[in-house]
Amino acid sequence: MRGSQAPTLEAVARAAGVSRSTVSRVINNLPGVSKRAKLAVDRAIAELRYVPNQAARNLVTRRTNSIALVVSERGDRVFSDPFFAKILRGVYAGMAGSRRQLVLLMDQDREDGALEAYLCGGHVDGAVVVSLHRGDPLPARLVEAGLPVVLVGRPLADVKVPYVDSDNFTGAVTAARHLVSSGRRKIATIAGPQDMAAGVDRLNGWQAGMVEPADRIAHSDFSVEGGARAMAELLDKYPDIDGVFAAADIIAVGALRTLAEHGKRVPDDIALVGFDDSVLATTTAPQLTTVRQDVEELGRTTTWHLLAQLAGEQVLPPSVLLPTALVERSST
Amino acid sequence: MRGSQAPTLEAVARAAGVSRSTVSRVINNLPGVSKRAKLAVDRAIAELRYVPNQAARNLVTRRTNSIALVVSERGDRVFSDPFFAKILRGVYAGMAGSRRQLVLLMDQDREDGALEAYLCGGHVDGAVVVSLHRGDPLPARLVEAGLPVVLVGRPLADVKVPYVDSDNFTGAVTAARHLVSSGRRKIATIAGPQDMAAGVDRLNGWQAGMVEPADRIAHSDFSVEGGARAMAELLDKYPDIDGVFAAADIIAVGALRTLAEHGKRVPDDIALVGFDDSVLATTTAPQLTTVRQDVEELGRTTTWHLLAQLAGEQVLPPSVLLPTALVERSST
DNA sequence: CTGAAAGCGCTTACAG
DNA sequence: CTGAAAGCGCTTACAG
Repeated sequence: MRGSQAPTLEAVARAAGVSRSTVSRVINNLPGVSKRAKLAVDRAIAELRYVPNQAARNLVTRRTNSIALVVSERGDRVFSDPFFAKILRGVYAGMAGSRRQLVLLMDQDREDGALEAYLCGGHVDGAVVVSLHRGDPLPARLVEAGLPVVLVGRPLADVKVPYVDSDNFTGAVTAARHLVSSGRRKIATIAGPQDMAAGVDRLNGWQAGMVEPADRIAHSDFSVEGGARAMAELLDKYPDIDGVFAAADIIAVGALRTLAEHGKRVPDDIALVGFDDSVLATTTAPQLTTVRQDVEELGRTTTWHLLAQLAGEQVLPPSVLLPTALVERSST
Repeated sequence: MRGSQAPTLEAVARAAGVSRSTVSRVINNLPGVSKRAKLAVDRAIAELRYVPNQAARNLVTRRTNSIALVVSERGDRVFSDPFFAKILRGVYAGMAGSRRQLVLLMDQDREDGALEAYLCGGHVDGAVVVSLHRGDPLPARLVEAGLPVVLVGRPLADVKVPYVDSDNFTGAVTAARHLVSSGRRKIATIAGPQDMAAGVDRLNGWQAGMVEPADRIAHSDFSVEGGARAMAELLDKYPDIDGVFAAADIIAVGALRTLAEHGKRVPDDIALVGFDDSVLATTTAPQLTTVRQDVEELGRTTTWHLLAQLAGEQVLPPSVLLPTALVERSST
């Protein structure tokens, strides 16, 4: 990189007329440097446009000043769901001022064990792992290898890894109660993937919020197509439903499409509640009533948690649950 | 990282009964190692769960095995526009198999010069820079510092930096011709930001594709709100328009909202063409006729270009233009 | 407050 | 085909 003769610490020391130790102290803001020496060093650094070699630093300090964001999901899903964009934004915001860099890792690196090798190989100081599925051994392995890890989203397995999640359960309860209290009587749900806590918790919450038996259930992944399909399934099995809780806005978008195709009016014939309050919720017609979760905050809090861990803080809560809230729009 | 006693090359050498040099040769797949030695080394590596220390490697090879994706844009825009998600996906896909990692850098690091220092400080082997605005000195500086760089999107300044872009001009020509040939006579455009090539080229293309004087223009940034505002402006200044080319789907979404508020039917009263063919185009009602650009391919091609440069390939085209195409839906 | 020296864990000529 | 040795550019006790 940068020509062949990037200036070294040595060069700065010579130019400033001090030792390498002193230059190092100035660079790292260590105490015990005379004003005079510091001045000379600062000047030399500016003059030579000196930038410390990170590799040399990492080698000796055994830190990398970077953390990984591991998205345990296939690329096509990652990038079609606004959820990940917001997580990324939150993580990035959470790192601001930490002087650390973000390395992005995705599922495609997992095939040959490259991802685990990388993470355990001392290339990053810690990791935020998002979108974990049931039975994934990754977090346990990372922790075992001594890597500080914080998860976005509750893990379904009983692993001792701290996590930050939205209160999906309570959010779903609220959604169900909203449908009930607005007079809907035949309420169904399109549940999300049951191999993820978000899917499980929202289904449980919906059931807990219902008064009648809550057994009108169709399943979907977090995608428009899945939502469209699941909605068709519901209409087929329960032609008289008048309310639906979709476990994600992206699912609700698909459901809306199917409802339109079947000539069902929303909310007149069927009320629809989503989950997320993503950008999607306001681009649909009608705009979606939905359960708001602050996904960016989720990413930010998770990152803070990790950074605090790296800073050696001890009294960290083992996990954090962020509040959710109903946002009423035109679909109910 | 990883406990305190990660095994080193030295340990592997001892365990295998060979020298460090030989172990290094095996690890790096260099020729000139006997089958016997290689076997012993491989076994020792597996036994000790040895993972090479990247910092030490970087220090001596002067390579980092990572490249940067620099998004020269404020976070709030980056993460609300599907464009960046697709770019990221493309870049990531383009890196597959390169054994390199992706470091994400955003505008927030620019304030104190940290971003430039990082990039020029030998922390990455090269950079993909996206969303450049007019007059940004960054690419020139990076190139000057000897860092291989490829831009996503044509730079407006006359810098000698390779780039990959969609053929925005031709796409916009097609959009204008489509409106004209479908019988619209009072056609307007909502132009994108004129400090970016995408905005400039699409405006020029629209004008080139028109037959009558093309002067019904409102300006917007790439946002829903901007599009809504610009559409209101157009309706106010040119109440008789019957066709609009919006320079991006996200702008068209805002325009649709305003049109609905004003009781204008699409496409009956006013035909609307977007640009991008993003997910937004199919979640609106009516679905958008739009100009498709393959943003993921844009990211992928840019990354290939960079990797080829890093691999020392000489006959690289200085820039690449990817095709665009009209996708007809219900808004025209 | 300052400097000489050791050492972080690799790769790479060089000699055999 | 193999190994001894130098060196990459830093930080960090240690001695003064």
